[in-house]
Amino acid sequence: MNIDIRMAHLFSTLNDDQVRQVMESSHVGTFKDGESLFETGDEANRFFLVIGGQIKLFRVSSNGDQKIIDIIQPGNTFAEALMFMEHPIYPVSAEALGPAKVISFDSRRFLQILSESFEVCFRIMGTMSQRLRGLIKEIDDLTLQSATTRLCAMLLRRMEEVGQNHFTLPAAKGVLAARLSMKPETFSRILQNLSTKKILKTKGNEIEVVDCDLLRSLAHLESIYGLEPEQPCVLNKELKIALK
Amino acid sequence: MNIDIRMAHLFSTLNDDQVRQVMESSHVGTFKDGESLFETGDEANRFFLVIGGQIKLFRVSSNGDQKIIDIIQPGNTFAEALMFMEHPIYPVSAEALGPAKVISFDSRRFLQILSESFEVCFRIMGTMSQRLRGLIKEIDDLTLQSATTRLCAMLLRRMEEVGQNHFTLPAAKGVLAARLSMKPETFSRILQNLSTKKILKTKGNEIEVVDCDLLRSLAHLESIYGLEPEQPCVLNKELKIALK
DNA sequence: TTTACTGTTTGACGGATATCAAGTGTTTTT
DNA sequence: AAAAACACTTGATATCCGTCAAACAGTAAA
Repeated sequence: MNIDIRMAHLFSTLNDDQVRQVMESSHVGTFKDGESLFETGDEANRFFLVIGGQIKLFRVSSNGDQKIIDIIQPGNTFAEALMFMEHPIYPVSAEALGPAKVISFDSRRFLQILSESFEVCFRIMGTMSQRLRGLIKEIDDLTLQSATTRLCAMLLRRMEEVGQNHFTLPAAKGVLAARLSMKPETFSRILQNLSTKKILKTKGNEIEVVDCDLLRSLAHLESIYGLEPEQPCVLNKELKIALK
Repeated sequence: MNIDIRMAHLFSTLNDDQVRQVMESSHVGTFKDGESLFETGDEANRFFLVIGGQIKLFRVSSNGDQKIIDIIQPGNTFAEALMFMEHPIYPVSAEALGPAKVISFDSRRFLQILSESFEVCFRIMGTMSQRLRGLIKEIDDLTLQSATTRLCAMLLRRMEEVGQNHFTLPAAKGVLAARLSMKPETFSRILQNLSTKKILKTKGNEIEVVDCDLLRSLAHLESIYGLEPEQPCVLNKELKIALK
């Protein structure tokens, strides 16, 4: 098997020798749907690169349901930030979403390489910086918005990603619901509501957005860059009516 | 004015020459209560060290209310992660909570120093790593927990911080409410409820915890390390009854 | 095909929290 | 000291969302 780990941003500036060093400590793992990579609280001396499938990062609450923190796509690394902690411990659990393939690396070994290359250092700092930004956005979504808003924002993001007003949901509805911190029932009801209001059409996991503008308003998508975070968005009241 | 910026973790390993370099680009600012340091979306080519008072980091939603992301205490730096982004833009707004004093530094200048010292690099990566962990914890609190749980956890944290079952709230109740993502009314009602149940006594901003164990149960403080994130916590039902 | 099994939908219901509105202090200003 | 401003409390009401339970569909297994 020949995988060039340089496809990952984190490794992209490594030279051949460094790649060899990193690979020495690497370990390829294949996981079935639902299989666990590690659990919250486990000692964290390895980090990961997804090369196939998806990996779900989540936390479990005391009442048993889980909040999905992130879904890692192929080509991306995760848990690499832990290597800078004294007693590294995974703050989340990870398991495969469908069959998945990952490579894991020894953190200590990679730290050695880091301590030889400023370029790699800066790269990892960049990655962490982006991740921080992502989490702040996440908190935003969770607190300042309703379930409907969150779902609409997700649909809109997906739509722009695909470039079509007709697309397939990127995962099972139950999984998406968890990702958006709501129950499957709620997820279902909101979709049905949007359907009734002629904002979109659904058929299984196929979504067709009909009233794109209204959807956008419902999501009131201020980006993370917060272009006009102030203006109180006059639409709010009208929208409440629009949704009966 | 003689401030040794080495009190900040981030700068702690700088030598005299490096400190001099950093200070060259620094700028001391004094802010009155509510005064703004920067807003969401502003270009971010400086980062900050709080040397007095508190700085509130927050985001404003379209309906006008704000979610407080963090309250930065003296001795701590913030916004330093942005310097690794191509087009650095503050993802949050910052303003003084009460009178405050901060030093700001030029990001580019600091990057130069970074590119000369692995030690400083590793230190900043450690800081970012901790911040990531903190944000994940934050998401946890926000999604997996009720308002009561969040408030209890906060009280408990404060109690352990002070080492006394009698302490003063670290900020105005309204501010704390925003920090915990709830309305001031809700905050007030929960405190009153805990009072009625003889769990604590309040007098203005003074809190005296009476039933420490019950408070702890209400907060069911699984730490971020998630020692037993699985076990469904038998207390839940009893506690519901305890709170009527 | 029949039978499970799992994921999704639908309905009835309840509870937690936001909203709106008014009232009470407390601090600041004049 | 009086007035104004602000922060907090309290009550009534609305609403969103979670819970529980049952029906339904699609898929895999027997």
